[in-house]
Amino acid sequence: MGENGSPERLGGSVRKVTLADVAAKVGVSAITVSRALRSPEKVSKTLQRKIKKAIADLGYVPDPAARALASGRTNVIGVLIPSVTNNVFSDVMRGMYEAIEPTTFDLQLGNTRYSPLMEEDLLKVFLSQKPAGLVITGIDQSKTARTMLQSATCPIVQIMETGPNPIDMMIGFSHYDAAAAATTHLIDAGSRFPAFVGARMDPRTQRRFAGFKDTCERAGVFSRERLITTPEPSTVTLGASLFANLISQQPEIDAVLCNNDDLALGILFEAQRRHMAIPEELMICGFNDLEMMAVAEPPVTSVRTHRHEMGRRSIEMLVRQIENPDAEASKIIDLGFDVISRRSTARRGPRLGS
Amino acid sequence: MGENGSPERLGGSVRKVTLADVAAKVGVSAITVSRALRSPEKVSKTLQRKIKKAIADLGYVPDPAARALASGRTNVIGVLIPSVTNNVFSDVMRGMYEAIEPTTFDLQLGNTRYSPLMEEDLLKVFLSQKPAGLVITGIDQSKTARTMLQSATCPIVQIMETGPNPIDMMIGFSHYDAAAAATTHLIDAGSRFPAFVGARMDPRTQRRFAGFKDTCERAGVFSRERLITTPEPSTVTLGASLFANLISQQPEIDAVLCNNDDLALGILFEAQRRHMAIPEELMICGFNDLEMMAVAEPPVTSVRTHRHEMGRRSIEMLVRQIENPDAEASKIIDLGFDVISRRSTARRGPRLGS
DNA sequence: CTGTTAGCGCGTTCAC
DNA sequence: GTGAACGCGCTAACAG
Repeated sequence: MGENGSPERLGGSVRKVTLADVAAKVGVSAITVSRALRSPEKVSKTLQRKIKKAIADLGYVPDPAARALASGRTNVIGVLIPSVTNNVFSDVMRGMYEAIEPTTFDLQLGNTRYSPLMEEDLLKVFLSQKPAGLVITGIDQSKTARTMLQSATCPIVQIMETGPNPIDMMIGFSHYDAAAAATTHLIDAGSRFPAFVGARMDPRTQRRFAGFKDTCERAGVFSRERLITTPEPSTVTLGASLFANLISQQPEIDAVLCNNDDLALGILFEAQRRHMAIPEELMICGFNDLEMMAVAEPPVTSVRTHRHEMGRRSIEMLVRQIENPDAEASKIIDLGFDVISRRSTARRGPRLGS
Repeated sequence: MGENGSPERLGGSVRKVTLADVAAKVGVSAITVSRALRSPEKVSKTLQRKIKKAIADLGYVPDPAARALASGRTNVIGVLIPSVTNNVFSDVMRGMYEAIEPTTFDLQLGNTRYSPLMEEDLLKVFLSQKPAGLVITGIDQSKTARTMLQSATCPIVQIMETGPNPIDMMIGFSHYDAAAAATTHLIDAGSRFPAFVGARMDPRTQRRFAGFKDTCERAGVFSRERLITTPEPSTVTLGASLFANLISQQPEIDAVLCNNDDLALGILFEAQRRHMAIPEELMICGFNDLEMMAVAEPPVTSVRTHRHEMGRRSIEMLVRQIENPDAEASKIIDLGFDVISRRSTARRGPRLGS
């Protein structure tokens, strides 16, 4: 091989291989190598080959910081999510990762912890990195955050929810309508004393509760006594204990709309512990339709939301805008929801299998 | 206010506020502002105040790319995780975010999808960003990846598992021992026909199976017929269907060690559907002890691993090394595990509460 | 299709 | 305690 086959080492630490090194080895200028990397169509086939080989031989990796500084752009798409450790967002993130993989963009996650202030701070950090695009959760950004977003130069998509004043693009569904539909389902199935179990009341939860409340009122079955919430985040355990509290105060309850499936599962377990017949004595409806709800025994009715698709398409929308800024695109996409009604499939007879 | 109070706009887009702008406003040189930001103790109190005010007035935000280029460092800690959407890693990540918050570092997540090749690629990307530190999952890096890591100049911590040849630091536990302990628990409780239910057999799962197998063999109760796996990732639904398959082939099974709690929960539901008495007819043992296992009805025995602590301490270890590179620190931390044995707390009598 | 020149915004290294 | 000069690695804008 040539005069300089592998990354040279000076005093034990590797000296960075730069564009100039590659250029020198091939006998061209740095900019040509740069072009071969970013717009190969502008470089002759022969050079492309030689450059590619030199890059491999030298083990050259572009420096993203230098690239960002020189060009004023990055290939990072920033994603602001209330809780990266929440099942609901797991599905969204899975969709995002799927969509980002075939592209040259990278995803960078930020954890806002449901705090508008943290969201603002993270936004500042993200914007300082000149992202290629931004995903942000919900429609309840602080005034400051909205201002920052509006003056950002990259495409932005708000996810999880639809609403009247998109910053740029938007993909989600109406939490109010979804809760209203679930409530209607419970009432149609015969509930006269429906309850709502929430946990931490973030803005989306509040809109769900509004959908529940209005629907109940219209049917003449609303009572504020049948609402229970706490400031804590949802867990299965919390669902069980909230329900235990609630049912001891309001024993007439015949149906529960839960703010999410974790709470619903906890209620299911607590009901089993109390030998309550489901759904005869108690109808349970979750929210999100996590994978496990279909196989729970007894199975749990839930509101299916299209989280995976939402994640995937949010990234696709961004990438399309980034690569083709002037193309007209639908700005607001409502993915809707489905109330998935389930009944037990358990055998009525004795045990099987031995 | 002065000659230049707010970010100037040129043609509708904000011109970036730089160090020089702040410096000009205060009447000092750029480097002084830089120092005021990074080592305030080297700048007089008066100047500090004036500079801070100017920064706020101008809305100056440092450019991380320029900073990285000039200094050769960043404040990013890179985290490579097989699946950011897996419950197990959610707890780890929660711990990491907790630990990173009081520091000046940022976390950047990479999703390796359990693929050593993707891990290699992401590692290359991460290293090109000159991270302040790296977290990487497990001890099964490819040879190339190990080489890259070994010649990295930042501290590195391997998580989830302990083993003989740490790249740098390590925090985790022995999956072999944990599975062996759980198996012993099942055998001591009377199992003569224990089964192992896995899903995708990643390296950690394989070591768990080895612990199960060796323990069973020592007790004379091993049979390869009582092992079931698939290439798919674990879900609750998958647990139910794998168990349905397994029990129809091997009806004598009296205990199941599951590779994780999702599978265990699916098995629990499937067993309920078949009206099998738990634990009399079937003992179920999960792995990880997710929050929901304690409240499941009947409750499920599981192996508790200290994932949250692992995440938190991995970051703490890194930060300590970064800020104090020569301090001696324990390189390998074994967090251990606990077999949490559970029995039903359901009331034996009739339904309560109405 | 390829090269030249200039500079992105900041930190390092020295000087004062 | 503060400043001047230089360069990090790359790309934009123009030239040929």
